[in-house]
Amino acid sequence: MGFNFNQTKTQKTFKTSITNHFMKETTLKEIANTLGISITTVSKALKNYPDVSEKTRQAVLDLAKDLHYTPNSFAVNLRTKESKTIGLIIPEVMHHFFSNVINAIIDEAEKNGYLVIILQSNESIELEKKQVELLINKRVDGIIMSLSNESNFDEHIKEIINRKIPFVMFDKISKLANCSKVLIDDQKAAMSATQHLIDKGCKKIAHIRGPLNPQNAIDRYIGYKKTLDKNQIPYDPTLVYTCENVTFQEGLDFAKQIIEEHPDVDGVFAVTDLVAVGVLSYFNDHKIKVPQQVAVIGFSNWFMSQVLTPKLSTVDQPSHEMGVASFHLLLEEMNAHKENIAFAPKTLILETNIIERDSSRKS
Amino acid sequence: MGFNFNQTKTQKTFKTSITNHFMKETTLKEIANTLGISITTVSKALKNYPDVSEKTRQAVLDLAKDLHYTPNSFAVNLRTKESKTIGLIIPEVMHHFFSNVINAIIDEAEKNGYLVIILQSNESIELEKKQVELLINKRVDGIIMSLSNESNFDEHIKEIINRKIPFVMFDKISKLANCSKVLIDDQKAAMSATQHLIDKGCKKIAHIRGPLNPQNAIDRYIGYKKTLDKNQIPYDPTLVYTCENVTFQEGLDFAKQIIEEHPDVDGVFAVTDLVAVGVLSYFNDHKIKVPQQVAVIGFSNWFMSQVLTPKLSTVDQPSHEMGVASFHLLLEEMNAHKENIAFAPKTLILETNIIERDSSRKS
DNA sequence: AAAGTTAAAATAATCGCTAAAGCATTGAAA
DNA sequence: TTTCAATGCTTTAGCGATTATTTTAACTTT
Repeated sequence: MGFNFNQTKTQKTFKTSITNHFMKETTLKEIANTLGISITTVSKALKNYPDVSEKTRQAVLDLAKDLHYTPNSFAVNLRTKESKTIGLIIPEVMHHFFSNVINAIIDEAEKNGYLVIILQSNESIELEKKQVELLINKRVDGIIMSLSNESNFDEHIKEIINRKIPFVMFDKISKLANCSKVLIDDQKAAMSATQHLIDKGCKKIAHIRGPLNPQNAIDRYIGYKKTLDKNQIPYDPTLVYTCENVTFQEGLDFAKQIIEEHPDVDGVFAVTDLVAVGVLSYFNDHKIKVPQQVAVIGFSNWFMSQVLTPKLSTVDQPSHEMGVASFHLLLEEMNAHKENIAFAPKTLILETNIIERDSSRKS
Repeated sequence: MGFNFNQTKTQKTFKTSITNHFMKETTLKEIANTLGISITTVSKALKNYPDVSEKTRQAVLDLAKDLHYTPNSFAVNLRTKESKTIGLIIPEVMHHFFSNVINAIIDEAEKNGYLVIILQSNESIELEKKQVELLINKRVDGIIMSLSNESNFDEHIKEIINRKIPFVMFDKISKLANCSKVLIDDQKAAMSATQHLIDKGCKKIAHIRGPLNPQNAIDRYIGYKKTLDKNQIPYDPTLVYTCENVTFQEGLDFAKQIIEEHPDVDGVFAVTDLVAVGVLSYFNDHKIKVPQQVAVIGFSNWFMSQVLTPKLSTVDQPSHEMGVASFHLLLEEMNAHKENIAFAPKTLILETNIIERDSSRKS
């Protein structure tokens, strides 16, 4: 009867091994059958459980190696309920700041055994909602995100938090969201940048700000305004120009507009380097001397800004550190989540500092 | 007895519902139990199978919506043996060319229901091998890849092909690999670039080439050399400078070296824009007139190259199209693979063309 | 020699979903 | 009335791994 039983099992095995296009993947079952032991023992042997004899363990290890056994991650995911994959949503991959962050997150994640799925919102809240949904359905272990210009503490963000999915926001965050955050003090940084121009002797400073919605554009604008106040420079709203898409072209266009509307402007603080580079480009082409006539300072310390003539002064925004910090906060939360330990969201504010280069070196 | 049986099942269900930190995810079982129908029916209702009555279907749909049901992708993956996820390995995210490609691939993949896991090799073959292994273990449905400078048709590439994992290489490919490829005709493009300089009157052209191993650096170099031949310009090996890391700094350094070693050089063809920008930067700082004294042409049409003064002439490399094409080739192969249909690898060669800007506008 | 330990392996229950095959019920064709 | 076939569900059998629980065999102890 024992024999009969065995035979039945063997038949089953054959029946199951459907021939298809997939390269026959080695499974625990195959190893078990070959060695005439149970699947459990094979599993345990591979994971160094103590209750497997040295002899059996070796046999399993050897055969597993021979057959290039790799655990089926789909099955492991299902059992363990985690996929060692995180999701990252950013406005756009091609932006220098974000590529830096991506770079950091991918590397840091990998070092810690995680893979990263990247999605872009293209600054659209609709797309962003879709991306969040995709990641939730995918059941990633955690999500790192920088908001699009259109988003705030909207439904999709609440959904992530409600579902208790480990979640970190960086750079473009929503103040209302109760989750971990990694950011810089944009107001303070903008104050330093504006003060820098004033210290260099600028008396009439224009500000090319970012869109009206995102928090960091607001904060930079406030920083600019506060610093004028502090230095008893009257605030003139016509000196503030608002970008819609924060592009090189907008920098170019606003530079033209600034010079036409305020020929006596002697300083420009742009919300980000790309825009500042547009400004520089216009000034270059129109023989407006930088920094002699107009000093310019950007924001975020893009690699390219030190390559231009004149080299652009800027605020150093630690993109790489932001990526690393974001991942580590997420990791902490994912670990707590797994152990079913309550996790109190943390906010990390990273330091920035002014990098003085030619575009503001007046003295 | 039937009753007894049912009771047993119910108990089982309770026993299984372990209370843990995970938000109680709705399952088919839960819906089935609530409605008093079988799991299969629920599954079928949700997938619009014809053999479910309209009444039942509605009930299921409604409840599923109420409970925010989302299929457990881990289970679906295990059953269907696919994860609707592809892997992308590139040398580095931060490179402008690659961010463009990534951008295209992510968007295109998403439109077709796929998510993208991105990994970087950092130009190291060791890392690249590790990344490939990670993706294979992850059991992605397909892999898109651009080789690191150190890699060729090495073991890890063979492994992908042997395992019959749908696979597309782009840009930095290995000629020996029998897989789909998306690339440009680097030799031809380099010939056009060199010819362009010659047409502009250059007689002594230096070439800053890429590393010795990657195919596209080799091809661009050959294109350069062939074009000299064709124009009866003697080839002088001391006019060829070899980058190790293809950086801005190398452009800067080689520009210096070129001027020192060959003061009469009147043209420079750089393997990529970033290097060309380094060259321009050095020339700018040392009052070497571009293009009057030396004309410069780059490669790949980086966005920044039109922002500099002088604006850089370059070869337009269709990065976005490469991304789109790569994904679609992969998709074709993945579909064939799924249907167990043989798939013959395809090679796509995309068009390039010269973009003349100030840095070579001699006449 | 009976009872108690321990070591090593096997069984079974899941994870959540899919899909082939089976089984009632009902209306229509013969 | 009997037989067929459609309709609407359920059963059953996995996918490949993990892990709690049992079983078996071997070895001590007294």
